[in-house]
Amino acid sequence: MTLKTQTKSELITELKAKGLRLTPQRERVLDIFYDLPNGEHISAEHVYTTLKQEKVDISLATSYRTLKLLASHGVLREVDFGEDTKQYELIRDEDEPHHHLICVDCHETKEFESSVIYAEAQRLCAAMGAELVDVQVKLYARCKK
Amino acid sequence: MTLKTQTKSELITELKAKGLRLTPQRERVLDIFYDLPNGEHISAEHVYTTLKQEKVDISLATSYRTLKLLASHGVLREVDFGEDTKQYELIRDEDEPHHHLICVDCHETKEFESSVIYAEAQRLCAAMGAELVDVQVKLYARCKK
DNA sequence: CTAGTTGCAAAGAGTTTGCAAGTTG
DNA sequence: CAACTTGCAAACTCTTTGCAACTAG
Repeated sequence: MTLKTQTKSELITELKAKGLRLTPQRERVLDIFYDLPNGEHISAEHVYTTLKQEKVDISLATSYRTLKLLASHGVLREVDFGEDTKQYELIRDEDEPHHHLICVDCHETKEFESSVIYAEAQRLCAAMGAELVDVQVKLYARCKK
Repeated sequence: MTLKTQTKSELITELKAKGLRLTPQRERVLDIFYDLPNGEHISAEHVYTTLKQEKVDISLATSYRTLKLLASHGVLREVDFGEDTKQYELIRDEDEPHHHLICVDCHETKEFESSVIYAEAQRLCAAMGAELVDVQVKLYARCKK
């Protein structure tokens, strides 16, 4: 189910091979994620309003459907920050997931990686007799503002 | 805002000192969390139906309000697993939060601790110029079934 | 007493879905 | 052209809220 990340055109080829169609809406949605800084996450609503601004024909329903579809094919990852909306980000590297620092005051988020955490996750997982699929770490903290 | 965990009666004293009233509903909600195995998490709906079964008079609205209230006072922690409902768990030890292993197949969850991760979280947080408040780690994995 | 709390039902927010019309391969 | 996809609006689910009645301290 999960795909390794690749260029946009490789991805499209692979999705087509699965029987999915490349509609203008889907292509624009992919563009948005490829243009996003590494690790940044957005909501269906955000995708919708961004594309609307760019005069792309898309409905909110399609935005929701597309994100869900891409997530189920391993292109996007659904991440949760206890906000009221689901967030999605492009999966760029299956092997070392990045994590999030979330300010409890201003709600700003920042991405980071840590091979220490990843190694520990592997170890713990093995110790509990399970096979690691993904690690998500959230550091709730207070930034200096 | 945050309280150190303690016995139920100490907690009640402290909440009263903040001007909160101890209603039968709130006391029963606290009971539920104190009876829960360490680290287990439940939803407002679950609290409501559990108490209803025990013939306690409570409404779903009060269940939601109480959980939110207790969370805002540092008694409960809101945790998210990308399910459709918010989950809450009793905060038992502020210094070393426990984490969750979630099976991507059967959705069963398992709690664990790791001082390695905690230490790394502290270090990373300091490096990014923020003050650590809470760490939440989720290992998505496949259990052996 | 009186400020805090409850229950109810209605309102909200986010997300999903049925269906007819439109497109992709 | 057949299967897939879209847009729209209605439906749904989870959660919050206004308000009048009630109650803990």
